[in-house]
Amino acid sequence: MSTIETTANKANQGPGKREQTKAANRKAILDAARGVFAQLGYGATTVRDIIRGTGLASGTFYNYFKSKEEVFQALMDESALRVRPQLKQERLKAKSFEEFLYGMFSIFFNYVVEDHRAYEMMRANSGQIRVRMDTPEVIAGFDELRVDIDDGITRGIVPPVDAGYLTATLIGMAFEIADRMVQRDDPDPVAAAKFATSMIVGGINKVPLEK
Amino acid sequence: MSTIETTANKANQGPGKREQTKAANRKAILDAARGVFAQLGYGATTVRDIIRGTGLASGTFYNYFKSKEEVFQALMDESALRVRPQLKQERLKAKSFEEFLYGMFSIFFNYVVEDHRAYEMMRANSGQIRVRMDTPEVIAGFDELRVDIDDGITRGIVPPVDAGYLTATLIGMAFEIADRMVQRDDPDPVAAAKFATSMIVGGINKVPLEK
Amino acid sequence: MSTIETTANKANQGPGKREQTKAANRKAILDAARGVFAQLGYGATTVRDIIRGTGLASGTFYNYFKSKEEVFQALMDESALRVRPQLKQERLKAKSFEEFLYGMFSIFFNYVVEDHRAYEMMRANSGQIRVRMDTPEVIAGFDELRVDIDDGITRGIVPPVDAGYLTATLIGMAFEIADRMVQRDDPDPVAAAKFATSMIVGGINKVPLEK
Amino acid sequence: MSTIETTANKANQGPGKREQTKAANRKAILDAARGVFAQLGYGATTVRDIIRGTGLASGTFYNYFKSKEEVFQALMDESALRVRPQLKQERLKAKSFEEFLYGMFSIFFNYVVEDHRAYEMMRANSGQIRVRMDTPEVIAGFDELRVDIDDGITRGIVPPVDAGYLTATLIGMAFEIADRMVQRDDPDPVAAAKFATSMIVGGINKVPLEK
DNA sequence: AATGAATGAGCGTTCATTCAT
DNA sequence: AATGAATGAACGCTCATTCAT
Repeated sequence: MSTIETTANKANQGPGKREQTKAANRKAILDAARGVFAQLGYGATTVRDIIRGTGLASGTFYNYFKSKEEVFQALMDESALRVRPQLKQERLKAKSFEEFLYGMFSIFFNYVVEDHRAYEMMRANSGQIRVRMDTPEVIAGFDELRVDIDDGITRGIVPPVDAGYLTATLIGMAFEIADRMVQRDDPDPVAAAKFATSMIVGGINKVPLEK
Repeated sequence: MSTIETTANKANQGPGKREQTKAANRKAILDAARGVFAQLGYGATTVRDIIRGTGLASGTFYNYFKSKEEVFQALMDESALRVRPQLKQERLKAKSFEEFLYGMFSIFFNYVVEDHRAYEMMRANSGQIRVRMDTPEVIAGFDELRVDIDDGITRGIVPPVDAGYLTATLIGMAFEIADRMVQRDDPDPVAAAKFATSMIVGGINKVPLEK
Repeated sequence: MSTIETTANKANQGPGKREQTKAANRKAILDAARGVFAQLGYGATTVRDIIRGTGLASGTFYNYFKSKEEVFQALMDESALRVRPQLKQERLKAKSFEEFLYGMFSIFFNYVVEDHRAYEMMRANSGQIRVRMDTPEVIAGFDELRVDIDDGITRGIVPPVDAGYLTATLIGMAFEIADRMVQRDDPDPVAAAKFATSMIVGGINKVPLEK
Repeated sequence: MSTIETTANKANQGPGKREQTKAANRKAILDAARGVFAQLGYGATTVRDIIRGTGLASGTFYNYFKSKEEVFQALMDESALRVRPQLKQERLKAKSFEEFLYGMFSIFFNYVVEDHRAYEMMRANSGQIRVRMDTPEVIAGFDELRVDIDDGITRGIVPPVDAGYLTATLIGMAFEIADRMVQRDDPDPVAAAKFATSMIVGGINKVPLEK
């Protein structure tokens, strides 16, 4: 009897307590993992490091993720999922290739500045060796870009250049410029996006000059 | 008499058997390491994986290198040392910024095609995660590039754009385009170098079109 | 209602199965360690020797002790903790220096005979070399003895001799005589205690003669 | 012919050069070992530590000693061999048991003060645990003592007490008092010998009092 | 006899994962 | 579902000893 009452109370609280704690635990793990990965880098991070950051027991980790790799991917995907819809919307509303590019770069550089922490995770320093990592969701995001470029070429908006290399160029620039940007004292995503866009559109001679 | 001669000869005989095996062992370790790093990625590679790839005993590894990191750096430096002098020479003989760029990209893309194995090492797939690693020698190479660009700007050969972002652009493009290139059936470093150069020089509208 | 009771009972139920196994494992490790240390000596004993002596997995050792040294000290402390209270009580009830000495030696020699195994641990034969080891608890025991002697001198019960050398004499005799005693066919702690006591009290001429 | 001449030259130099270097190497190893054992303790010392202290190659060690244990014993025996003849002489000239004891203790305590280094080796500190080691030669020295005591009893010079326990008493006192003595600011072997002798001869009441 | 690289067993320890509670 | 102790493979590394030179 008392048991039923207790359950009823729980039921009134909105979503079942079970579901609530489950979500909370998942979040706790992800939050802890984000911090630890950023601090130690993927390779050096252990599952124990992650759970230590939550109040949970080590075994509990495995109720939520199958492995260290899985959390890491969940984390990356989370980032990508946040950015991808923005990118998609931007693409849809772009009226020219230049606008399209500028929109892309803006979103990415803004994301990098805002979500510094997650970004650092992709650029962890273990010892002397700088490492950069790309996960499937990130790669999927790039693939979308590729599709859009192909599409743009078909529709005559983008000149019919080597689409693979163009995608590569955009991605390479995006990551590498982002890296420099965040190391500067006062990161300016607008300037970065302008630089990148004008480089693609008109080459070095069209790039805004340094004041 | 003959004894004296023999002794004399001995002294001049070139490397003794000891030195020969030492050199051979060092090479064996480096070769094995190159393969394993390329296959498993730096993080996932263990010292034991490397020695397993040679016929040597586990302890022998430590006669040649203090750690996994040390072999890795030896390997990277080896590559960088091979490429950097070429790059330097190219820089010296370049008469315009365009020539300079084309020379750089050519050398790099040719290196990637020729020394596939070493390049893969810098771009290992460990599990699902793509990784790029930069060692001190590689970073030093980047710094040289940066210095050259600054120099070019001073001398009026390169437009006075944001030199950091320009360097980032060149490096990002080089790696990312190289990646696509080696995945193609018939990698063409000349085409890649032309693409990259013309993108920088005149932007997308000056890039050679697909046939 | 009944639920509440059950829960309450549970809380008071005594050690759960978990606690039981934990205690059992700890004991297993200590027992194994005692045996191995006695057999091989401290220096030659490895953590693996110890765990091999239990049915446990190698990693499990580290759930209980951080190192070989830590088990060893736990073992020594265990012994010392068993003997020290007895010694203390004896000290308190002793009415003369002779009684005090006799009490001390009795307890020690009895302990050695009874707890042969633990004593051997302090006097291990590793190879040809006989070794004696003193841990902090043991040393603390010695210090107590020293304090008592100083105290006895102050109170006029013990002649004002060099207290450090007197302590040294008692300790040296105790260990060395114990060694001989346990090698004899029928160890007689009473005889040993009488010998030691009378040697201290009256010198060789007061020592009971051999029959 | 020339060979003979060469040999002759060497022969004039005293012992053959071979024998000379052999002896020198042996000495070098022993000297190095003495220092290292004293510094690191027996357990922590490696063969490499020892040879590092000589100019020799690691393999050469094994031309002189079969193992680490063997050097250690050689070292201990060397000490014992230095002391034993002195003890023997003392024994022979002693006219009473008291003289005999005093002679023994004097020699031992003097040896300890003089040869601090070697003595520390027997009392190495590894971590928290004090260790004392006795080697066969040392034990042999003690056995001689035992024989002398038996002999003294037979000849009526020593009271017919338990000879084993008496020997144990002498040894225990000797080592333990020596230990305290060397820790004092100004070690006084004469005082220590007087203390020990009078303790044995007349018990605590005959021991010289502290000034 | 001397050398010093090679050997490989073994060490202490970590850690992802399992599983009884 | 949560717990956290148990597991044992694997790791990096050391070192006594061997052996080709």
